[in-house]
Amino acid sequence: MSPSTIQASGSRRRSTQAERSARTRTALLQSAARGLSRYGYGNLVLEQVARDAGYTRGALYHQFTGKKDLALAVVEWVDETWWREVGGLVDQQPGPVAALIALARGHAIYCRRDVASVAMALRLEFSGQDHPVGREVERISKTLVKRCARLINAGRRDGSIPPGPPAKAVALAFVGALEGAVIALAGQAPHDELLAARAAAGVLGLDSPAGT
Amino acid sequence: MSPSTIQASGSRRRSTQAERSARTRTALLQSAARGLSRYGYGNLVLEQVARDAGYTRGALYHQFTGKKDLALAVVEWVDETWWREVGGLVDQQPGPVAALIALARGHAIYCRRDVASVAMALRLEFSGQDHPVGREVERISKTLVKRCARLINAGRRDGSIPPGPPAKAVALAFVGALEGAVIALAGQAPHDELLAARAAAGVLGLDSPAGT
DNA sequence: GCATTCACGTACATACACGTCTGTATGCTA
DNA sequence: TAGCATACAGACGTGTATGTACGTGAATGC
Repeated sequence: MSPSTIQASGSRRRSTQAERSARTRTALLQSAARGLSRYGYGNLVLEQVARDAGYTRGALYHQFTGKKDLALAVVEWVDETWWREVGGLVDQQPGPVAALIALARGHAIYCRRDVASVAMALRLEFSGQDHPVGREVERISKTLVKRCARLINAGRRDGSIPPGPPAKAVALAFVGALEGAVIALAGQAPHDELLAARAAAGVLGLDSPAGT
Repeated sequence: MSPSTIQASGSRRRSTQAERSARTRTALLQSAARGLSRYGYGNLVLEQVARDAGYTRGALYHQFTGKKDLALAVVEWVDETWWREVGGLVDQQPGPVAALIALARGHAIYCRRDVASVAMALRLEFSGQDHPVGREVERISKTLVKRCARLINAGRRDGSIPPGPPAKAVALAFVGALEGAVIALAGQAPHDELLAARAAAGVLGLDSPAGT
């Protein structure tokens, strides 16, 4: 954060202070992500988050301004890693159908870690509320749904996806079914990947995918 | 509850006391069901539940022994109505595939009311916990999954469902995808029904259903 | 080398919600 | 109609979790 990350090139003196801070911050973030995924926002107890990370609430309140800020940071962090790990995979697919199926498979694999259901848990918890965390989650979710809707429209234009309900509704169901299936399977490799792909293909109105 | 439901056959004197009690009880149940679906168990505020039903916490604590008891009653009530409205529909289908698709469509329709996501919300909230409400929800969920697994096995035996991952995993994904899709669509009739059926068929490995 | 800043721990204040208790009005019974 | 039971409202006490203020030791800058 502060502009004190400057490090003289020749010196080997490690910036222990900054490193230390960064380590605790990521430890707290991971712990909070697990906690949010497991218990949701309201049930999340900050003392337990800190303990699980090996610190106390003092450290937490030093790194984050409060619970809200912590949750927002977690959401942002999860979103970032998701786009890096899954979104990238989607981009390098030849067509919209391949992209959507890759998204499903990638999401299943991404969710094998314990941070799986943080998005759906928070979205459910804040649905129809005005909490800033809920708004952020909603915003991220909308972005994903919109992207899926665009892919669906593209697939329909080139004939690879059959017609059906409005692309927006299909995209909503696509994301919902995908998340639901993956959460229900709770990282039961290797079936999670195939079943996620099946659910995704099904929502799109495609025939059962040949693979595996 | 009490054995005072006795009513002299000839007498027309309506048991207004019992009726009144029953009305408030169901009003509180409905309000609590909405609340649980919206906010989950931990975030559910009993005063708001009572207010939404037109009463105060006094009435609530008169009808139920506490929050836990209220939640259990809601879960039982939702489960009961679900089996009556959806489960019955499933039973009268000719084959396992028809039964599973009917289940999907029926669930979508059932969830058009605001009690949609009470099951998934509570399951998420209590996943990996030891709360009695969580145990009950888990038990109910397992029952449904087992039933789906049996239908899947039956369908595989008669060839109407292609092979794939273990029936148990498929059933888990089936229920999960179904719930996820329906919640995401949030009762957007009429597409919810079709898309639920599509997701269901997809998980089973069936080709896209012809209907609509 | 010393003052300062930073990372973190500890102790306190506050808020919120659950559960309990007591009060009151309305229906039931004799 | 008198007396009791029931349905419900309101007030109180308590536990718990958040946020804040303060204290400590180590690292950094002069």
